[in-house]
Amino acid sequence: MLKKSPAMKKRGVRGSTSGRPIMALLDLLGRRWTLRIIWELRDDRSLTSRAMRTACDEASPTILQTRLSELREAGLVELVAGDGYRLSGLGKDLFEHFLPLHRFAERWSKLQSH
Amino acid sequence: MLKKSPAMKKRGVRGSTSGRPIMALLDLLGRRWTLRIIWELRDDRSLTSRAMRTACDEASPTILQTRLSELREAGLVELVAGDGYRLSGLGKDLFEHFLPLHRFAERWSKLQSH
DNA sequence: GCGGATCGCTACATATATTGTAGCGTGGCG
DNA sequence: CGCCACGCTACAATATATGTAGCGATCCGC
Repeated sequence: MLKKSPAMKKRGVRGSTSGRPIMALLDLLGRRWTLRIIWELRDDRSLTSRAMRTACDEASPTILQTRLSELREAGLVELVAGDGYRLSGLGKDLFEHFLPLHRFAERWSKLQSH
Repeated sequence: MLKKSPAMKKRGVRGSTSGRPIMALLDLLGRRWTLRIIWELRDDRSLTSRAMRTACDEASPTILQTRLSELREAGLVELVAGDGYRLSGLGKDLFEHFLPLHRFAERWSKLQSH
């Protein structure tokens, strides 16, 4: 564990040091619950932190809070007082690319156990 | 830790019990290195397990092996003897949806530290 | 103002997943 | 054979996620 640059305490998504934004993005999205959170906010939905917990199969608030903070810092999610968490404009753009995943998942599941 | 169904030792992607394929897919893709692995196999690339390790910033072989096995079982990646790991037809279909992420990541990174 | 309910969020101990290092068995090639 | 690279695994150390409980703040009806 002596790799990864001298200073990488909290901020700075993994791979962001490489200067390749795609790596930073893939790392951010490849953390547990991140994709799920974005998915649950589809269709301009807004969820309170506790509604999110319910939506995410009662995931622990610790990690949801962590992920929501990361996504807020990344500018993909925003917290609107009195309303809850929502996708930002940027977040919606990102989600656009995930939408076809739904159809893909259906097709994929049919080939799973074959 | 007494949730998550009685029998869920190894097989069975999380969320697959819900009968919603998208959840199973999001869970599979939301594991560390999974998105990165798929990304490194873009453009019909084929990588040996050790080349993959190099491509993935010297990630530990343990987890790469685990992820590659999961992806093989999911039918998204295949191992061709004497050639290496490659995306399957299904895997390529999936990757198609990720391709626009590259452009998105560029745009996103510019808004990061503002 | 005082309950009661809910909000976003955090502490803390436990369980699980990931990491890094070393090395196995196999196969190709000189 | 000696040498090298392959796919893959064991194992101890570390990092990360989980589950439970509860904080302070806010809103609302009484």
